[in-house]
Amino acid sequence: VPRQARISRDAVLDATLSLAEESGLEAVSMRAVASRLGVTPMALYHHVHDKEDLLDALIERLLGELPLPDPSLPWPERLRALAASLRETAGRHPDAFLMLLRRPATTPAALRAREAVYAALNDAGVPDTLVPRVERLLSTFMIGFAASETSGRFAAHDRAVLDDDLEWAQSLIAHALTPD
Amino acid sequence: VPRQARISRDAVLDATLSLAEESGLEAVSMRAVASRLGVTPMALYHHVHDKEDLLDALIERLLGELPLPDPSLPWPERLRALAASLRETAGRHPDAFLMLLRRPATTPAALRAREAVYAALNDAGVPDTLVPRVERLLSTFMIGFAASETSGRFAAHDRAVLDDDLEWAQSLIAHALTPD
DNA sequence: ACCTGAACACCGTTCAAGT
DNA sequence: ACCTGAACACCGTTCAAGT
Repeated sequence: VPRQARISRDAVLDATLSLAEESGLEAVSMRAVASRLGVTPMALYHHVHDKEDLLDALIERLLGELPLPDPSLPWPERLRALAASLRETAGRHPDAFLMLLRRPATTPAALRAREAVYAALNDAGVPDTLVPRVERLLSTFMIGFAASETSGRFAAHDRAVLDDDLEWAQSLIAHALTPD
Repeated sequence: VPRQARISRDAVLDATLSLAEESGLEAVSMRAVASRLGVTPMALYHHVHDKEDLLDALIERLLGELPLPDPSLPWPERLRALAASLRETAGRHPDAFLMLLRRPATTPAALRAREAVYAALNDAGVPDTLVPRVERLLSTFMIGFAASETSGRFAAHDRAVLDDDLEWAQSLIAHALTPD
């Protein structure tokens, strides 16, 4: 029987996530993650292809843990809840969140989040052929906003101003999506 | 008289920009920039505080070179031209463009671009008190879209689809901004 | 199959020294 | 004032070796 592995891909990702949350993404090095696991840096390469693979997996996990809204809520509230989730996640992991823009929105975790938006747009009565387009535009704005807020672009603005910005935008969006 | 400096801050930025354009931002190291200038890495520290300062200056320069639309154009066309400029700049410098989200939108170059949007929104008849808010939302969307396209998030989508996405969004925006 | 030790080719940055 | 050489404390990654 093969001896028990001391670490696993999941353990590597757990260590990476907690290190990133405590000390920021810049503190995430192969060597730092390994030392947190009490293992040699080279041991990681049995569970992760390289550092880029590690960071990709980190983002996928982050997106997979994004809290999705209760499907029984009215669709405008579901969109609001999604935006709030994104802001919260971005706040905990600013640098990793920014990297969301670098990964194709075709991964399982991205699909999962997208389906929630699709469902809301469906309930709003958006024509089927338009749903993917509206989802792309909506998620682009939501991600861009959360990233601007937590990465520093909106550093000069109070939280209250940004709350109002988003509230204003969301009302406009809800209005635009509501069939007359 | 002090001997002529061999390099200058501008020369450092020029070298950084061309290196980033040719080989990507990941190829930009203090040592690589220095070697492109035929100088020792330590020489750069007389013109740049550290690497972060160098990258900040790079982004500032990129944004400062963003082509602004002819003020005599109708405002909807000016907004369209701005979006096109952003997409083009993002395409030439995907990684640096992403870092735009990390810098406060209060630098001279950011102000310059913002004023162009303010002018368009003014001409659209947006109330003065609402102009900064609408600008923040609009630029967030435009930057987010350009970044998604050039950094990989929209890698699965054809350019034509993205063109249509943006055109659709711009029509919606122009309509929303036009007083009834 | 999984982990290690040693090594390689890089980094950013400091410091004291030269001119 | 500006540039250099040497050094320090890091990186990611490969390879051959151990169990």
